[in-house]
Parts: sequence; C-alpha cells; structure tokens
Amino acid sequence: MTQTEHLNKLQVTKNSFECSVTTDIAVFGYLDGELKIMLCKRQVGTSRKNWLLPGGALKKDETLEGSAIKVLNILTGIKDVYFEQVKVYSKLDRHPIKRVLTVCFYALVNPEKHPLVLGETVEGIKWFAIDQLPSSIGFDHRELIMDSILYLRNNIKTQLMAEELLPSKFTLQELQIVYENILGSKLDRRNFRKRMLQLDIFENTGQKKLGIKGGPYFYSLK
Amino acid sequence: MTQTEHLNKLQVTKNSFECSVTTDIAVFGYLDGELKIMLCKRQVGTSRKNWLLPGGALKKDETLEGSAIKVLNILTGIKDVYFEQVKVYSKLDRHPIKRVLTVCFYALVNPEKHPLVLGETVEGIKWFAIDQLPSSIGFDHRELIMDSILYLRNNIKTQLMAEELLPSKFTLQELQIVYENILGSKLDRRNFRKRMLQLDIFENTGQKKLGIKGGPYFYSLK
DNA sequence: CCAAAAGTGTTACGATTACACCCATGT
DNA sequence: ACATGGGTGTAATCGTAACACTTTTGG
Repeated sequence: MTQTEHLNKLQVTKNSFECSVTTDIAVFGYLDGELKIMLCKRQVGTSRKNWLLPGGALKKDETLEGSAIKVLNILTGIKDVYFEQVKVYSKLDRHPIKRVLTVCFYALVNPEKHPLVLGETVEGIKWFAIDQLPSSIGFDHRELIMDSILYLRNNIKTQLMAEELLPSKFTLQELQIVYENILGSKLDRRNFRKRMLQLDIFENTGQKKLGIKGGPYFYSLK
Repeated sequence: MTQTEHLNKLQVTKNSFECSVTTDIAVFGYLDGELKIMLCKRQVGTSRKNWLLPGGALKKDETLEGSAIKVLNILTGIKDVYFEQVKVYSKLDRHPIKRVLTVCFYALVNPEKHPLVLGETVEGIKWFAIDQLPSSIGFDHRELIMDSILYLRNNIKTQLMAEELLPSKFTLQELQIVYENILGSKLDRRNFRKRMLQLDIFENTGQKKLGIKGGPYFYSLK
C-alpha cells in the first residue's frame, strides 16, 4: 500500500458513515406485441398495494452487477440477461425507515427464453406496458422506471437490441413494433425495413408466419 | 408506511451489510489552449506518489450530488459547477483496506471563474492534459478518468458545454479547440464556425483578440 | 513585406424522408 | 371476393463534408 492510499484509507475510515445499498432492475421484454416492463409484488401480507421493480440489498462479497444478477435470478428465475447501469439514487428520504442508496439497472429479456419462477418473497410478477403502468408503484420506483426508459431510448440509437428482446424468429413488423415502443413514435415501414436489412445481420428464414394476412417471413440473426 | 414498504424495510435491515460510499469527481477545464483534467495529491506524507481525482466519503445527511459539490469545494475551492453522474464502481478490491463503493461524477469548470484554493488535506492540485496523464494514478482512478472522458464525449454531441468551460469572451478557434480536445479529432474550421453561429447563441463582441495574427474576434454568449 | 491565422460561400455527397402500388393470406 | 397486412423502389429534401481565396495582424 502506498502512502497516498494509506492516507486515503484514513480518510474513509474516519468518516465512518456506512450506507445500505440496493440494486433495482428495470427489466424490459417484448410480450403480446408490446414492450413491457416487469414489476413485482413482494412478500405476503395483508396489504399488497404497491408494485416494485425487482431489487435487493447489496451484500459484502458482491459487486453491484453481481448483486443485480443474483437478485433478479432469485426473485424471478431470470438469468443470463443483458444489463446496463442507469443511475444512482441517493435522496435522503427515498426509503421511509432508513437511508438507502439505490443503483438502478436496466435489463433486456426475451420472455420466451426466460420462464418466470416466483421467488420466495415474491407475491406476484406482472408485465406492464410501459404506457400503462399501474398507479400504485412503491418508493420512487416510478422515477427509476422513467429514467430507465430514457436510457433505453437513448441506447437504441447506437446499439442493437433485437437479439435481447425478441424470440429467435421474428417478423420485421415485430421488430418495428419494439422500436416504436421504445422510441414512443411511429416509423415508416419501408424505411425501417430498408435500414434493418442494410445492417446485414438478419436473414430471411424462408418460413412464413401463419395466421397473419400477407404472409410475413420470419427473420433471424445471421 | 404501506405494508409493502414495511416488508421491504425488513428486507433491507435483515441483510445488514452497509458500505462506505465515496464520490470522485473528474473536473475538466480548458487551460493553456487545451482540455485538461484536475488531479490532486492528497495529505502530507513522505511518499506522495499518486495523483487522484478529488473525492471524499458520503456522509449521513448528504445526497451524492451534495457530497460531490461539498467535497470539491472543500478540497479545491471550486463551487457552482456543472455536474453529471458518470457511473458507480463496486469491484470488491478497489480499495486496499475496506470495501468502498464509489460514484464518479464529471464536472466542467471555467478555470478563470474558479480560483483554486488548496484544502487542508490537499498537498497539490495540477491540471493535466487528457492525453498526458501522469503515470502514477492511485486506485482505479485511471479507469474513472477514461470513463468520464467517454461520457463527456458522448454528451457534447447533444449538449452545449462552452459556457461551462470557456471564459466569458473567447474566439471561435478556442471554442473549436475545446471540441477537438473532447472529441479527440480535428474539425473543419469553416463547417464548425457555421454550425456554431447557426446555433444563434453566440455574439461577436466586436473586440479583437490582440497578439494573434489574423485578428480574431472575441465572442460571448448572447 | 512576409508569414500565420481569420474570415467567408458554394458545391458534392450521403443519409433520411416521403410516398403508392401490387402481392399474399385469412376470413 | 374482399379486407388486411406484407413486400418493394424512387424521387425530393436535408444535413454534412469537402474545399480555396482574400483579409488582417504580428513579427
């Protein structure tokens, strides 16, 4: 340890305040033709009013990312998903009882690949369309959700998210709907198709999706 | 308190791990014709090897933003600056002695408006060109610096940063240099000038900067 | 008077947008 | 057969990038 680090250590230990830290995860998935977000009702109890993002306390031997992954798996059975840090929330009164600092992540899942398994303390899990959130959302989680959507919206411009959100075979319309949901606006169908196909990462499987007029082809990642 | 919140409180208190939290601030400023970052040597001591971002421990009654603002003021005398959250670092071994979680911010300052005042525990403060960082940087602060530059670079595309970084009167060349420094690439002079003037937020003060061939005009924000 | 930097406008190119018809399938 | 949605190409527009000469000032 260098001197500087030694002194810095003193700096930290002298100011001995320590803080509970939690992670909350905004999980997005494409379901029933819409972009949705997963919310939970936690624990059994007489009043189960509020929906919450899945989340939990950081433990001694965990990184934030590790904690988020573990917590999500324990509560919902989901694993191996795409994660991204959104923001930290540190307002003094975010939690009614004690000071809690929360790091929010967002995750993208393809619900088809991630069957839900209710964790012990989980009363219920439900997917909500992002423009039809329930009115009863606990703590400041509505703010976390809104911020996560903003981050997602910004990231879609540069990053491709189809792989994470969509089933392995999908029609171009389904892909377009995901984009429109995230961006919150309508896109021109021809221009969208052209742009996506120019990326040269999708291929036409030759199969058509049945039950839909027009007979759209399924596409998959190359 | 609702039932849900009550239960969540149990959730948090049961897992009783609490963690020291610090904020570190990557302060950028335009100085000597270059974009620079401010680093400190902390505390007196025989060995003063490592440069560090200014930073300090979160206290009980502070938000992260509040803490960052206060810490920066105490260490360097700087106040009233533009802040933005970058990222949280939570690797287990970031700090040699104890578990410390760090939230990194970046700040933009106009050095002309913010005279430096060395704080008590500060041995020295120095501005480093972002492509000439010292080799001895403590902890994982090199990583924090690199991430902050990336965030800054991304933000310049949508946000205007001249006001924060530049003196009240500046030439368009100086403005261009800030952009080139942040982006890490050369820009076409005519296109840059055109774009900036089209924003319609700068005005030509009519004064010329002396000592420079060509006699460039000073501009200021409208 | 020479060198260095400031100031200025136009053209070419690429990317994005707008837009309409025919074909396939389900009902 | 009819209605719904799928598939496709082109022209217009906008924003970005490339580019050279004259003017001003310092040395």
